Amino acid sequence: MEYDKAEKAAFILKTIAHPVRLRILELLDCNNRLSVSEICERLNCEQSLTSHHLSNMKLKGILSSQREGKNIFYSLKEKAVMNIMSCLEECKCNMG
Amino acid sequence: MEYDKAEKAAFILKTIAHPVRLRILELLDCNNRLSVSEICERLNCEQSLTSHHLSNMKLKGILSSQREGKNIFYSLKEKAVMNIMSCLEECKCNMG
DNA sequence: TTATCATATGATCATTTATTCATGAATGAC
DNA sequence: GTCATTCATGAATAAATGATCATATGATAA
Repeated sequence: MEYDKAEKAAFILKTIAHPVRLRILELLDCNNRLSVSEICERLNCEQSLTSHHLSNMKLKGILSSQREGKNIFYSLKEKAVMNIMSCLEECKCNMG
Repeated sequence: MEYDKAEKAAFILKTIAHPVRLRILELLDCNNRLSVSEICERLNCEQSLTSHHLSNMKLKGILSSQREGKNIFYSLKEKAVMNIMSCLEECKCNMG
């Protein structure tokens, strides 16, 4: 594997490698789209922190958002990341 | 998903989310076992840095090592992480 | 217009991670 | 024993990331 390729792969992994972000991804995978406040409530996560995570993932191309009145709805743009999440099930038990 | 579960998943992702570490994993997946200096050469990566990455992944349960004379051979302990790497192929193209 | 709700943004600080460097420890050759 | 090789380790530093806070923006309602 060339370094460039490895960098891109690492970039994707780093983008999702955070408990809050993983939970956001799972929520959006199940719910198609959710407003920021809905996500905050469900994760019991502060508005500002949630927003930072959301815009981070949007910036990196995983999420998309669309305004509707006062709300902004986020949804999963790059659905392929969910494959990674299902792979995690397997190794989780054998580590740490 | 509960926070604990998300934390474990994120832990695994963070452990491998680095270009050098991903390349080490791929090497060990193909080669069964390699000495530190072999890994250094193939990746063109400094001994100390390589060693830090190796012991990091060993500590976290992904790799195992065994001494043989002057050499220490590392190998992939948690093979399930390779599933994650193959998932990356898919989403890489659609991002960034 | 003013107030309010929903969300974004930027600054700051704390923590974590990555890299480099110098050195230490184990092994084997001589 | 000394020396060279192979690898690990710890300190120091730099850079990236995470969390919190205060404030700004944008939309709607009153």
